[in-house]
Amino acid sequence: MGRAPCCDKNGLKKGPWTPEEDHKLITYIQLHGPGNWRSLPKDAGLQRCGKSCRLRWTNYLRPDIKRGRFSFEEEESIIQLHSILGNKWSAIAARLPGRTDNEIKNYWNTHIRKRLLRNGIDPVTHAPRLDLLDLSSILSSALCNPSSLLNLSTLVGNTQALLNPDLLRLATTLSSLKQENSDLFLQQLQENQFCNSLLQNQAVPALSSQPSQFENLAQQVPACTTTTSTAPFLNQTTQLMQENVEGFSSHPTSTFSCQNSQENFVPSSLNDSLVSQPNFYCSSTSTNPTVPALGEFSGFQPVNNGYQNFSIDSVLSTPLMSPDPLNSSSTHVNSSSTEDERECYSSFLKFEIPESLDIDDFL
DNA sequence: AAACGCCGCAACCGCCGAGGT
DNA sequence: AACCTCGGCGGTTGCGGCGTT
Repeated sequence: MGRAPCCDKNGLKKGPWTPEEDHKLITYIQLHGPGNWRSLPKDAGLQRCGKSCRLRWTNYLRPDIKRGRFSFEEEESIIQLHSILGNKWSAIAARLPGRTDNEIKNYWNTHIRKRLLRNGIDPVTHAPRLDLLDLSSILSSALCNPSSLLNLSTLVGNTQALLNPDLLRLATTLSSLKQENSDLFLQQLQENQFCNSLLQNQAVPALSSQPSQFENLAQQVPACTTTTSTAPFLNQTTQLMQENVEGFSSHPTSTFSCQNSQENFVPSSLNDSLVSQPNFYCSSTSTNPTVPALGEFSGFQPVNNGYQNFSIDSVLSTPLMSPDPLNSSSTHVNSSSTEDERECYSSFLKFEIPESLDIDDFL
């Protein structure tokens, strides 16, 4: 019944492969081809488990494996594919010729994942870290909606460990002011243009796409709050909010700052037809030929469930993401690119995190 | 120069689905 | 139908190299 065991694990070698073992394995496979891993070690004269031989071949010895650092295009593809496929490394590797799932997995865990985290992007969902990003919309909501069910104090308490201390202090101050003198505070807010502007512009969405509007908004605040003690704090809040969105607004495709504050959670950059279809990910914005066309992902569901509000465009290729075509043919990072350049390249994912914020706390 | 810590990557581990017996 | 192995996959580990103190 059944097959014989794959191999007797007793007496089989483990650990790093020697050049002699590699040579034996290569020679055998060149003669007989890969496969039948069960009998291969014995036939090839290797004291290894068949599984170990298969891994050594598929991950290292295969002649079509591309060695060396990942290019911009490859990294771009990995990010795109991961946003669609999740940790399906083999599926990602299948779309990156010459790269193994193990290699991609390692590269993701050691480079891309850390960079995304550093830039405030959740590497699992590919969405911006809401705990870092969304305070601006929280504040605007709390300030402009007196009947809001949002309890700012509770919120501040709950997020105390996560937020930038400066923002946290402002939020706390605003909360106390709101409680202490809520009538006057809200009256002043409602009477001035601050809230009107926020409402008209939907506050944060406008910030990312039209920073000048936010600058105007910031200028309006002192004029409309000079009679209250909240003015300095609103100014500070506005400034901090502005700082937090500058990173977004510096690039036209950085749309995900909008979605978190829009009530309908529909990315402004996605039209209705795309939103209605789950397979909208691989848009024509992809500039990388290794990235499959839209239809190839039919059947895949977004991995960022719960983050449908997140604009996929922001993780897909953009003109900024792709390097200049003139340079893209030799964009291997080890030779011509540095981590700084990659930081620049990945700035499309970046929103400003204050230097004082220890990102390690979020890892 | 030695000790220490960090990082990257090759390799292993354990699980699962498919398929053979 | 039940049992078993194979092949594949994702997660994890451990070692060697490198940089810092």
